[in-house]
Amino acid sequence: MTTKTSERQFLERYRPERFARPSLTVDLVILTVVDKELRVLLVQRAEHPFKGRWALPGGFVRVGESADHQGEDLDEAAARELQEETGLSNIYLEQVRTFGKPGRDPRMRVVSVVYFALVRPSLVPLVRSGGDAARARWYGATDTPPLAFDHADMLAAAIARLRADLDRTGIAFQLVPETFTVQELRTAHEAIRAQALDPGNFRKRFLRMIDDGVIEPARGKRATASKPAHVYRFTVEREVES
Amino acid sequence: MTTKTSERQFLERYRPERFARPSLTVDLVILTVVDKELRVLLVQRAEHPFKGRWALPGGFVRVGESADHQGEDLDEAAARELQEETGLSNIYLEQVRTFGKPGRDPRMRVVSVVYFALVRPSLVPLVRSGGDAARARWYGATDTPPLAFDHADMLAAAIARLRADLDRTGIAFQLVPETFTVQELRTAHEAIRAQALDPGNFRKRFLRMIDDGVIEPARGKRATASKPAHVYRFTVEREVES
DNA sequence: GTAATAGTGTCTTTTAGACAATATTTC
DNA sequence: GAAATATTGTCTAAAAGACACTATTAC
Repeated sequence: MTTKTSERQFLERYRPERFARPSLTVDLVILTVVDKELRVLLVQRAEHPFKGRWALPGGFVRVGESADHQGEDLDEAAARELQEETGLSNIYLEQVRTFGKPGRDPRMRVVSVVYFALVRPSLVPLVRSGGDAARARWYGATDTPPLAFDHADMLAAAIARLRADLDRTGIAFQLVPETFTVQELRTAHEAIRAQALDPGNFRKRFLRMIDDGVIEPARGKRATASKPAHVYRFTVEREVES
Repeated sequence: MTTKTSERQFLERYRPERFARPSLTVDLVILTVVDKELRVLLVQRAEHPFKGRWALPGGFVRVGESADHQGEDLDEAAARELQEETGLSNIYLEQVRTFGKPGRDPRMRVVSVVYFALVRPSLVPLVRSGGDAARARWYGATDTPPLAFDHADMLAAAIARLRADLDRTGIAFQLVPETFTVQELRTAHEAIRAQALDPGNFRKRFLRMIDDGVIEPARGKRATASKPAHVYRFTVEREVES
């Protein structure tokens, strides 16, 4: 540890423009619920380092060189990467946290802003593998192969955030179809919490959300193997990336 | 918007090393509770841009140029800046969110990782103004002068995070002395929520935390203007920056 | 009819909140 | 004793959870 004085000297000796700058990336934790399970989209790295390992999709933020053209926003970079990797647009994205431990990329200092994306199950079949990565695959979110870099930490942080938001926000609505049954929403909650919920008790919470104007009945029913269920719609306008 | 193809060409034409890189800073939302009010430490800018305006303390992350010496961690940069600006060390710090909108600094592309710090009221008198900034002052967290850059957004995000964590974590323990009375903890909650809480009802929650082993009685009492109160201690080890 | 799921109801426990009452200390 | 705060207690309402029961549809 340097002393206070030398630190201040350091600061005064260097002009801001002369501080070394890190590379900046966004990494995406793309989540969905399929077969009552929370799943994450991973890509297999085609290049060193960690060649052949599975990793979160991501890429460099486009940074402009001049004061007038500074490049794209972080949210924009996340949406663009998502589009490039999956072909999907208009998907719920939320910033999780930024990872910047020195040495996390052996080549150079790379700071990465992590986002999670919530993909409705109905869109999953439309996902097509893009980008440079050789392959893309959905894995159980808590059952992945070893991940490249510090991507396991990123995944854990994204899931923790999702769980923390679950009972506080309407985030689960991003993981069901536009119109959904009580069971479908319950299944999303169960997948996120990795825990079964009582159907009767969950329905009570559901009805309360109707009373609160969060959910409203929609037209039609959902055909099942037995008694068809009513479908509902999320009332509040969703915040989606444009 | 470019097409998918040209975006891919873009990616392939550029080696990672050749992407432009942003400047990287940390900005600190340093909070405390004084006189039953949540307060934030602001510094007055001595340089352009926004010369003379009040701003959050912060500074550049030290980034190494080589693969072997990549510089300091983000958490480390936040702790160092806090030490430089206030003289305090061993303070609770938590990453909030990263701000990187192009144009947020008119000089160049600057991406800033925001942390909040929680300073126990007992430490407030020890805070001394450091760094380059001419002056530092505590302001009511919701009653600040106009702030430089996008610092008002940062402050709002930090307060929102603090409020969201309040009932979910033991974060309020960072804003009371090491041993504290029921009232002191209640006052911290009231300041964060900007709302009065019933003393009797709060005590019930407090007793429940004792049952849960979160809080334990400590030796001594707190002298007041009337009946002295018992003091307690947070049981769980605190996570503090080293 | 049978299987399967939708949907309703009951009971208990926990928690939040409003609010009254009592206890203990300083001055 | 008066003021001030600590501390306890009561009552109500909202919510979570366990669990039994009824209704409706596909087959």
